[in-house]
Amino acid sequence: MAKGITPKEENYSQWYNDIVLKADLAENSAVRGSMVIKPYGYAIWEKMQSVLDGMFKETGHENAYFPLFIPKSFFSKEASHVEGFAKECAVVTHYRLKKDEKTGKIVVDEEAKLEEELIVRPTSETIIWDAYKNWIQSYRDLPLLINQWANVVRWEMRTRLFLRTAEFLWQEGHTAHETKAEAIKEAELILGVYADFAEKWMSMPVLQGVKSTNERFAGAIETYCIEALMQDGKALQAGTSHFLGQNFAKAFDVQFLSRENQLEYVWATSWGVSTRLIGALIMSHSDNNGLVLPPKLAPIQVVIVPIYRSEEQLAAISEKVEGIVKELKAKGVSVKFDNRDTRKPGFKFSEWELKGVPVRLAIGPRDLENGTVEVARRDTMEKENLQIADISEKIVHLLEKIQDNIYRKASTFRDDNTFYVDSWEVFKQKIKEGGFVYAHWDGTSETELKIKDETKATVRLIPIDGKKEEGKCIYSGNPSYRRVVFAKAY
RNA sequence: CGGGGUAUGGCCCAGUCCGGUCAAGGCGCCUGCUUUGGGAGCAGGAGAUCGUAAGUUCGAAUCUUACUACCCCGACCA
Repeated sequence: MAKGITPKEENYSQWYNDIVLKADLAENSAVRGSMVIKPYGYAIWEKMQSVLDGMFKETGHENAYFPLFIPKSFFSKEASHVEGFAKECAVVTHYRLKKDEKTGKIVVDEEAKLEEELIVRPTSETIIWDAYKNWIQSYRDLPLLINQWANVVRWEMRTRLFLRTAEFLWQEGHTAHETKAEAIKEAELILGVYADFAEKWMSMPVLQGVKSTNERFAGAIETYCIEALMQDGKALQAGTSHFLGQNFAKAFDVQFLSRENQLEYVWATSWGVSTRLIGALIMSHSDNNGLVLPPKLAPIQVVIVPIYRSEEQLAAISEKVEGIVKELKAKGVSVKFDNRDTRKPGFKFSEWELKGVPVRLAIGPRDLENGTVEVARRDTMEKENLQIADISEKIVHLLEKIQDNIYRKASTFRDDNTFYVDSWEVFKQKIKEGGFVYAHWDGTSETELKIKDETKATVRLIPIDGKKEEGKCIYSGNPSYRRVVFAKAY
C-alpha cells in the first residue's frame, strides 16, 4: 500500500483526492473552487489537447479565440440558455481599483462602474453567435467549423479537483450549417470523435447516447453525450455534443441566402470536453498504489531507475541506459532516466508508481553482468527480467499491451456493473449498489424527477443504437418502447 | 446555498475545555558520514508573529465577534 493514499474501499472520495494531490497533478488554490494544475497534471492535459486538436483538424475544424467577457445583454437573447446558466455566472461590474484614503486599503473604485456588466463566459455560444452573424451571408460561407481552447467559469457550489471547479479548461466547438441534417451529422460526428478518444487514448469505455430533456444543455434541441462508469459505480459525463437547431441563429439573427436565394436561419452545433477528463482518467484506472495512466496519455511512459553502490557502477549503468533511452526515443517513447542521487531506488519505485508511469525499468550491477533489465508494469504490478538486447521493441509492445489491458479491465468492470432491470425493487437496489441500470422509462420528465427524488439516479442517456423493445416504465408502469440507462452521476 | 467539521514551520499534528517558559513530536528540508535490487541509519542544523481582522485582558494559539479557505453530507452542475 502506498503511503498517504486512503484505500478506495475505505473512502472513495478521499482516495481520489489523495491521488490528485500525491501524484502532484493539482492542488487547491487560494481562490475557492479554483485549482492550480501542476506540471505533471498539465502535461496530461497537453497530451489530451494535442490528440483531440489533431482529431478536430482532421475533421475539418479550425481553431480561433473569442473573448472571456460577454456583455450581459448577449446572454439574455436565448431564453433557456440564460435560465440554465444564470445561477452560476461570475459578473464583472467595475474596471478599476483605488486606494482608500482612510484605511490605505485597495478598494473597488465605485466611479469606475461599467455601463454594461460583463459576464465571465460559462460557455461561449452567445459571444460566438454574435460574431458569426457578420461572418455568414451565403450558403457559400457554410459550413463554419470552429473550435476554441479556453477557460470558462461556472460558480459551482461544491467543487472537486478536476471533476468540478469554478474555473476549468476545455475546448468548445461551434459550428454553423446549411441544413438540419448536416448539423445533426456534425453533432454525431463529434460524439464519435469523443468516444474514439475516450476508448482508444484514455482506455476508457463509454456509452453513447442522447440526454433526456432534464439533462439537456440549456439552449439545445438535442444533447449527445458519452458516459463512463467510475470505479465507485457512479456515472461520469465525459463529453457532450449539442444539436442547437436554429435557436442561436434566431436569437442572434444569423441568416444566409440559400442556394434557392431564400433567406434562412443557419443550423448550429456546439460540443466540448474539459479537464474533467483527467478526473475520469484517474477514476477509471487508478488503484490503491496511486495513479494508473494509459501509455498513450502518460507524460512519461517509461522510467529507468539505476541501482548502484559506487560512482563507477552508476557510470557503467548510465552508459547502458543511454543506449536504451536513445532506442526508445527513436521509437517515439517518452522516457525518463531517474538518476537522482538524492533518492534511493525503493523511494523512486513508489514515487513513479504513485504517478502512474506505465513501465519501469530497473538496472543494477547484476543486470550489467547478465545483460538483463528488470521490467515492471504499473497496471498489473508484475515484474520480469528481460534480455537487454531487443528491449526497446519489447517495451513498445508492452506499452500497447498495457493500453489494451487497462481498457479491457475497465470494460469488464463496466459490464459486471451493468444491469437490465424490470422491477422497481431491484431497480432501487441496483442503483444503490452502483452501476449502469438499463430500464424502461415512459419518457416523461415528471417520472424522471420522481425517480431521482427516490433513488438519486437520473437518466444518463438514451442509447443511440438502442433496440426497440416493448416494456413498461419501471416507475409509472406506462408503456415504453426502449430501455434507457439510469445511474447515479457525478 | 443548507447541515456538520477543520485551520498551529513545506506536510501530519500535540497544546485550546481551565489564558501566564507552550509553541511539543513525527515526516520532509539543509550539512556530514555510512548506505543504495521496494519508501535507509546516525549526528548536527535551519525553519512558526498558531488562517485573517477586530475585541476582551496586565498578558491570547487558548476567550468573544466577524471574515476567509478547505474537508464531509445534501440541493445544483461538465
